[in-house]
Parts: sequence; C-alpha cells; structure tokens
Amino acid sequence: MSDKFREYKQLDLSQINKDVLKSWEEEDTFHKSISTREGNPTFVFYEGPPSANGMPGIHHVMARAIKDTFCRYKTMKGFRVHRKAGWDTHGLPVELSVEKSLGITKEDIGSKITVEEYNAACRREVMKYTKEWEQLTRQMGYWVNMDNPYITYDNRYIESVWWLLKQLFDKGLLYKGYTIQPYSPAAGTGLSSHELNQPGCYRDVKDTTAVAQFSVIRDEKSEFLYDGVDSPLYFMAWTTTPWTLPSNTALCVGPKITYVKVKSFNPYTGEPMTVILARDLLYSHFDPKNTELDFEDYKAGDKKIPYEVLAEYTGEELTGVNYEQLIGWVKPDGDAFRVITGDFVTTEDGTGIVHIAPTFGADDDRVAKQSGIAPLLVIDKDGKNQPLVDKTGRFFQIEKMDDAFVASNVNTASYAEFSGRFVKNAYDEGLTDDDNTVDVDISVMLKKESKAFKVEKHVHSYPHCWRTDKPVLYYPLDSWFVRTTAVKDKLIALNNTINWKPQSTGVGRFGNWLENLVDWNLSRSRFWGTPLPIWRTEDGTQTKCFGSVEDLYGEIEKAVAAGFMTKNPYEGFVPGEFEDSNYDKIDLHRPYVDDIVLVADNGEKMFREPDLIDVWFDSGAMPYAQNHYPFENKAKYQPEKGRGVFPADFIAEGVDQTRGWFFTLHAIATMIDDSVAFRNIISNGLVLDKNGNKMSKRLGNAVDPFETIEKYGSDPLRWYMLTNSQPWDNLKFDEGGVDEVRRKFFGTLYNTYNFFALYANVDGFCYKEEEIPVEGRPEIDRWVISLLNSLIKEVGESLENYEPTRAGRAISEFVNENLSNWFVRLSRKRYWGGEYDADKISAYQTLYTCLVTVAKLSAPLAPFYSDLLFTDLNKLTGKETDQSVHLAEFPTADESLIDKDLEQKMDIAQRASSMILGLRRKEKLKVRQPLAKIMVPVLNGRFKEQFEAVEGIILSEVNVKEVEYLTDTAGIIKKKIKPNFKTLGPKYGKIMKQIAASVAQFSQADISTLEKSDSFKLTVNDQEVELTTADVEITTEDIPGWLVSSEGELTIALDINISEELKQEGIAREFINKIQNIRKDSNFEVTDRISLKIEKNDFYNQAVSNYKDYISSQTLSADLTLVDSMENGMGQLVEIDQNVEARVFVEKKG
RNA sequence: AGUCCCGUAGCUCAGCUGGUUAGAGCGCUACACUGAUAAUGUAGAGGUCCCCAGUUCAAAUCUGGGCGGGACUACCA
Repeated sequence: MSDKFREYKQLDLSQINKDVLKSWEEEDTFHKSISTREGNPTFVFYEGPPSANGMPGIHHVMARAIKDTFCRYKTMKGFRVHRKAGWDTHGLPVELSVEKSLGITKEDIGSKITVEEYNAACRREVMKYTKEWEQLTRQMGYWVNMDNPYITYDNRYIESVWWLLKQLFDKGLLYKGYTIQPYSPAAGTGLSSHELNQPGCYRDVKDTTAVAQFSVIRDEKSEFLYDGVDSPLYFMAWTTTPWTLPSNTALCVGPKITYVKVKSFNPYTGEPMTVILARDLLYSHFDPKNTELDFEDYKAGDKKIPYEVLAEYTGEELTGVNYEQLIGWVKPDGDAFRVITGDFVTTEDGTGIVHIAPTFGADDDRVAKQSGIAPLLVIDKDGKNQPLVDKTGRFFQIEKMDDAFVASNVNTASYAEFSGRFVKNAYDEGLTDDDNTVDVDISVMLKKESKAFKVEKHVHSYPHCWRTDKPVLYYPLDSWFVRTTAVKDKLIALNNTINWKPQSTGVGRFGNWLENLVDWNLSRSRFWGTPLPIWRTEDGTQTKCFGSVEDLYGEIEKAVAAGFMTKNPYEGFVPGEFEDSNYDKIDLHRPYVDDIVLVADNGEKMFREPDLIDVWFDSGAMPYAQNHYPFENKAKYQPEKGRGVFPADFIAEGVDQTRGWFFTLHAIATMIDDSVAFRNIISNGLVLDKNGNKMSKRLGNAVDPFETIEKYGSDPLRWYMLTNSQPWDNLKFDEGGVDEVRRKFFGTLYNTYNFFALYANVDGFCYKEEEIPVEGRPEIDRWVISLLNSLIKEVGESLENYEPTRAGRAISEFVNENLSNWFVRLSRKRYWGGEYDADKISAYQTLYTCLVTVAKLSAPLAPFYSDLLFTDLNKLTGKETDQSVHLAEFPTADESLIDKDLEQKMDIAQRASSMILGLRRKEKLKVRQPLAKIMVPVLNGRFKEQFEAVEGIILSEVNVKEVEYLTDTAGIIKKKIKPNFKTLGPKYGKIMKQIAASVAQFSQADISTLEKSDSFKLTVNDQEVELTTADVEITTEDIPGWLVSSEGELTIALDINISEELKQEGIAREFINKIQNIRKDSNFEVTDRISLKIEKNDFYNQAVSNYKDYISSQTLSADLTLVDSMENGMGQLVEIDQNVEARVFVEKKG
C-alpha cells in the first residue's frame, strides 16, 4: 500500500466509471451492501418492469437514477434493501414485431409456423435487447438485483397471477359484462383502437341527421318547467345516427351549461310547441330575425317561424326530469328516460342535449352506468340479453326474440316494419347509397309525429373497417371485468395514505381518476399474454376459475377420465414442486390452454374463455408474482413488523404510469390485501430535448444514453438529471448541462481533493494524530464544520422526503461556494510551508472531514466518483472500516457543532471582502498592494462583536492593515431609514403607504431620537402611529469624504492612501509573485530551495533590502543578492510596476 | 374535450406560509488573481415575473378567467 494520497493529473470521469465498476465487481460490493444489512429492517423497492423488446433510452436513466438514489440512501441508513429486477414480456407490441420479423400474420400460426415456434419467437423477441438493458443498468450504476429477475411470461409468474384472479373471482369481483367497442359487422370482428387509427379509416361521410323532440312528462319533478307554457314541452337532441334513437334511454345535459325554454312551432307540422335547448345554440336553430314575428300571423307551412324565449335553466336544474320514450318499440327493463348530467357535453354543435343510447356509445354507456340508467336490450331465444341491433348490423328480428319477452316488452305493430333491416345500407348487398336508409325512414316517421325538429344531411368523419371499407359500429362486446367500482371508497381511502411526489399527481390526476372509476376491462383478444384461467360450459351456466396449476391439473385428469381429452397435456408435471425443471414441462400460454376441455360438475364440456388479460394486470401483480406468492416465500408476506417484502416502501416511474402501473398495483393490493402496494412514490416527468420537444428516433433528437455515459461518465449525467429540475417537472435535456455539472461540481470537488492530496503528501499527513477537538480549532475550521453539519441535516432531510434535487443542489452549493471558494482559498497559506503544528493539522483534519463527508452525502446520487473519493481518502488513513462508501453509514449531523452565529459572522466576512475587492478594482489598486485601513460604521454592539471576530480573515483576504470602527458619536455616519413592512403592515394596514412616505422624510435627528428612546410618534390620517426600532430598518449608506461601498446593513469605507512603507511592501509582494511564477515555469518542486539575484534599480532597491527576509522565506531562497548588473542573457525581465522592469535570476540550489 | 404539470434574464432553473432593489449558474463583455493553474475570482449588461381581472395597505407569490407548451385519458351527439 502506498503511503501517499493518490494524486491525479486530470479528472476523467468516464475512466473512473469503468474503474469503479470493476472494483465493485471484484469486491462484489452490491451483494455486500445487502448481506451486511442482514437482520436489519427492510426497505422494499418495487422495480416497474421494463419491456426489453425496445432499446433503453435516456429517459430510462432518469427514472433509474431516482430509484437508485433512494435505494442506496436507505442502504447507507442501515436498511436491507429489496430490489428485484423484472421484465415485462407480454402484449401486442411483441406479437406485432414477431409477426413482422417472421413475415406472417396470426392466421399463419399453426399452418406456416407451429405454435411452439411462434411461442419461442415471442420469448426471443421480448428479450431481444436484454443485453443492452443489463449493460445500461450496470454502466449507469443502477443497483438492482438481476440475479434472478421476475419474468412475466414465466409459468410460475402466471400461476401467481392466476391465483390473484381466483381470489378476485371468489370475492365476486370478476365478472363477464360488456363494453362498447368498435365492431365491424361486415368483417364480423371487433377492432382495436390501434386498427382504427390506421390511415384512411376515418372518412368524411354524408349521413342523415335528426334533431328529435323528446316529450317532457309533467309531474312534480318537471312542474317548474311549465310556468308560462301553453303547448307541448320537449327536449331537443341531435344525432348523426338516427338508427340509435329507438335504443335511447336517457338525455344528457352539461351541469354548468345554460339552457333556454323557447315557445315556437314545429317546422314540419306547424303544431305549437315549447322546446328546451342550450342557450348558446339557440340561433343555430332559430333565426334571430324571426324574434319579431307575431305568433298570431303564423300559418302552418310558413318558412319564417316566430319564437320567444320564455326562461333559462342550468343543466343541473333539468337533471332528473322524466320524458316519454321517443320510439316505443321496445320497453327497457329498469330506470330510463330521465335527464342526467355528463361532463363531456358541449355546446359546439347539436343542441347541448345529448341523446344517450347506452348500447351504442362508449360515453353513453359510461354516463348511463354512473346514473343508474338501464340500456335498451332485447332477450333472444337463448335467454341472453342482446342490443336492438345484432352483430350483422340489422335490427333484431322479432322471430329470434324470446316469445315471452316479445309479449311483454315489444310493440310488434310498430316494430315489424323495421325488424331485420340493416342500419347501414353498406351492410346489405341488395341496397345502394341511393336507397332510403333506416335513418331516413326513422326521421320521416318522427316528422309525421311532430317529434322531429330538423332533418338534414350532414358531412362528418366516421370510422371504417380497414379490411372491408365498410362503416364500423360501436357495439357492446363481451369482456371480463374486475369490479373495481365495488372497492372505490377503499381505493380512495388508501390512496390518501400514500406519500406522492409530487402531491398533485396523487390527489389530482390519480385522485380524480379514482373518483371517476369504472370497472376494469381485463379482456384482450390477443395471443401472447396471460390467459384467463376461466372455463365455462357453452351455455354459460357453469364457470370454473383456477388459481393454481395444481387445481387445473386435477381438473384435466378428471376430463381425461371423462373422455373429453385423450391425454393430459401437462403429463409429467408434479404439483407442488417449484423447480425450473418441473415448470419447464408445461406452458400456460395460448393455444395450449385453449386445447384443454374440462368437465363440468353436471357432466357438460367446459371450454376456456378465449380472452387474455390486460398486460397491466401482469405488472400490477408483481408484488406477489415476483416471488411466486403464495406458492413460495409465503413467510415473507406475513413478517414481523418492518421485515417483509410487502408493501413497497418506495416506487418511482414516469407520470405516464399513473393510470397504468400505479393504478394496477394499487387496485390489486387493495382488493387482495386491503392494503396499499406502495407507501412513497415519485412520478417523474418526461425527458425532452433541449428545445422542449419530445425525443423520438424519427426526429433524430433522441439522446443515446450509452454515448453520453461513455463521454462524461454516469455521475455527471445522473447529477444533472437529478438537480437540474425537480424530477416531476419535465427535463429539457441539454448535453451542455451535463458538461457544466462535470466542470462545476465534480471539477471543483476533484480540485479540492487534489489540493488536499498535494499538501498532505508533502507533510505526510495521514490522520494519525489525535483528533483536535472542534472547539480548539480556528474560527474558519469551526465555521466550515458548522456548515458541513447544517449540510448533513439538509441532505438527510431532503432524501428522507424524497427530494433528490434539494439534496444535490445543497451539496453542490457547499462544495463550490463554501468549501472550495472560501475555506480552501482562505486556508491555502496554512497548508504550504510553515511548521507542522496544531493549526496545520487542524486544517488537514477539517478538510479531510469535509471531503469524506461530502463523499458519503453524494454517494446515493453520484455513486462512482464518491466511491473513488472515499477510498482514496480512506486507503491511507484507515479511518473507516468499510471498503466502499456504499457500505458506509450515512452521516448524521452533530447539532452541537452547528454555530449559526459563526455562520453569520463568516457571511459578514465574505460580503465585506467582496465589497472591498470591488472598491479596489474601481480604483485600480492591485490586491498585492497593501492598504492602511478600512472604516466600518458600527450601529450596535453585536455587529461590532461579529465583525471583530472575522476581522483578521477580512484583512488578510483584501490585504489591508487595520479596521477602524466608527461609532455614532463621531457624527460622520449618515443613516438611512426604511419602514419594516412586515411588522407595520398588519398593525396599520390602510395607512401603510403614508407611513412609508413619512418615514422616508425622517431627518438624521429623527432617526437618532427613535434609536435613543426606541419610540417615535407620528400622526397619519388623524391616526396616531408609534414606531419602535423593530418597526424600521436603520442602515448607513455613506461616510462623507471616503470611498464607500454599501450593501444591505453593511457599509465599508476604504482608505486608499499609500505610504512609502506600504508602497515598498507592495513591491516586495510583486517580486514574490514574479519569482513564484518563474519557479513554476522552471518546473521546480514545491520544496526546492533556490538562490536569487536581482539587478539593481533605484525604484525598488530600498524595498528589496527592507523586505529581504520576507521575500526569501516566501520563495524558499537561501540567498538573495542585489547585483549591479547581470551577465549577458542571464535571468529574465519581470514587470514590477508600470514601466518598471526588473531583471531576476533564479537558480535551483543543491 | 377532461384531468394534471409547466410558463421568472438569451439558455437552464431558485424564489417557503403575500412585505418594497426579483436571485443563481451558463453564455456574453470587462477586469482581477495566480504554488488549486487546461483551475479560480469579481463585476457589468440583460426582466412586461405569459396576459387580463379580482382580493389586499401590499401580489412573481392568493383567487377567477384566458393564452402558450407538455403529459395522460377519452374520443363526441
């Protein structure tokens, strides 16, 4: 082992990244960081599984830097941190890329390619970029346990998911229902939103639209509407799909929209009527010019129709009013024909009242369910509910309906004409666009009944099926649901216990989402995913859900015995054995599970429900499935307090996961365990390019994380990302910012270390001396130690509160401003030359302590350099027993070392120094030229005491000999007074302005009266005002006749007269500086001794001889001689003053 | 369309519960320092605190309404 601190020529963070990684691997540091915490309380982190079928991007570094920071922090706080890596492996993107790379479609599975091959291809595809992900994880220093990651396609993972589904099933939270989805009657298939968004699917078509009149039922709920009404009263609603009107069961209004009641005549029949519609849309339906027409003059058939607005109502008021069914073909079962509210209603077109047909619109279905409105359904011969339009796109035929239902609910006389008709002509091969559509016929029917206000053709954009080019219908399709609405209150209550960062995402985005919760649609008609473990008989009366392979296995055996299957496809599997070898024998994916036909308790065949489940369920199940719970690791879920793996203490992902992973985790944990899944959460914002645009490969503005890490190392990248903006704000990623962090923070820290190492090596300091008690150290040491402890407190609190930005910024501020720019700069002289005495040792100990503490504080954020710094320091001193900073304990602040008074004093010193340097600059006085004195006005004793304490620091920093304190009595200080708004404002309120004006008028005498008696009375607006010194701020701003600088309460004057003696000292310092430069240029060692010759010159002869000893000691010269003339070419010319050059010869001695 | 975030110097961001000269870093310009030196310091210029209205003695800060950028969700009679 070397006996010196390592010194560096330059800071290469990229190389350090590699070196430190290597040592982590050699020392197995990551595993040690867990094993050394064995038996301690756990800190549980859940890794949101990424999908490895895409390359990792720079935004992944962001999220993972956050995750890693807190896991490292908690490790240093002594917790045993659980963080298991995982992979999200299911879903449509995988299927699509497999099909693309193999050049096949789903139909080819089983023919062109075997199921086994397809399955294998999916497994390969989904792990395509595993290597890159692992590499990024490693290089960026993200410590997550990759030894045994959870993989969502793994049979054991699926088994846990099945177990969860079974729990939901048993609790009655899993049911089969329907949602409104795009459906192509021509192709006979449902369409995904993905398919609908393909180019060309949305097309402008011309359809018959109708504004229909819904007749209000007069009762106690609607009575208020009848004031002044003498004709039938209607709600007006517009539709572009009149064929949905027979399925209407509600009308929807916007709660905050204003509606008007208008008296007029029906344009088609001329019958008097009163209608209700949105005020904003009045003139779209009634010509403003007609408002002056006389009702008496109107005859049926007139083009110009008079109208009159009778009253206004808000949507809220209209809610609950009942109306008559518009088209009485089929009676719905349940509550219907009522006005409800919906937040999606606008007054952009139509009437501001939306016709609701729950079976044919997603919004319709949603608001109807929320308001308890029944959909309009018919019952078929099998006793199943069906919408009024069947899957081929025609009105449900009467003969296919249940007879009893027809008798009780169907008006066959009026419906017969429409029964079996296609709702779009495109579906009927015998029809063309020229034939009358159902829409037209329904509109004509309404016209005749005075129920149509306006029927017209209208061009609008409508989705079409990409396979058949025919229009799509929104249609209720079977789906399996999780009844999340049943636990809505619990979800909300538990959410309120979660610490969200930022809070707004939790109470706002997530909270609102929970408030408007609908049941979770689990079904996906896909191939590569977790199959629903549900088998049903064909008539749907018998259902079985399986929560383990063992249960399914047993049922298969029964089915084989019953002769439904020839053999058990999972033959050889041993229930209860959890090794890879056993689970490799089976595959729970499609289509293997589809081939399983089971036997129901009544002996009928049971077939699997063909759907897969939402991949979000997979990832939301990870708290359980990652450990194959409850089949294995059960004990970890019922632990003594603080020792388990559930729930998570912390998770972090992008804010885009709010309704994805965050929700599914929360929902599943709530339903299964009545518990939160996570206690603390950071949802981070996006990483944009430096112009604020979204990064995309297409635009070429995506930043490659590997290149960035290679170039700068991970630390500057992580630090930049964590400190540039709060994690939850979007980050405008600018490479220049990473470089700035490298220079400003890491560069300065490195410089500070190198400075330390340089002199510590010269003096042989290796912290073997007794620790000098802090109270025995000089002011500046105590000051920096005080700040250091304040910093420890702040960083600790910030990380405790999941605020990495505050932590990083505080560390950076400390290193740059306080440690480097003040402590080291002021203490430099203490390190070089001189005795190895207590002061010097104190200087080393203090700086060492600061450096090693900064290493520990920054370790969670910048794991690489901090570890190098820590080990470089510790290798020699052996002060710490831990091999790595990541195994060390996080520092705790020693409150007794925090000295706010001292911090204030040093603040004065810093400000005073900078002011004096400013004055010197103004007068073009070099700092090397000593000056005689500064003068400081003293307003109170405390200030004088503080200034005196740092007097020496200021004087040496600005090269001035003494301080003169000016007290009031001298009468040369001019004072300035300013009211203290914070104390006066609440007391005097309205007359504040006048008080401020009066105070501004105070004379010097007034001010001194106030100071002496601590009271001053004035009258403002006939009100007596008494001021005390606490109500004002008194400062000095001028010392007449002197060069003065003033900042806040601090005022300093500088004496710029230079005596002969000062002049000579200045010359001496000038020589020292020049000689030092020569030493350095000649590459002398810091410790080399020299001999010195200076050619005589009357300008400086006296100065050199007077300050001979001073010059010699500073430059380590053994002899200094003034010579008459230098031999030719010897020595070099240096400038001592303007136009004065000296020839100096420097020679290394011995 | 709804929900949420953001809008402060040319750029990236601070600015806590309202209190009177609105800050920092980068960049630019000038100067200084010099045994930390491919470093460092100091200063200058640079602001409609997105706009409008309100509350208040007092608003960058609180309230309401816009505008602009972004995300998510839903897609519309």
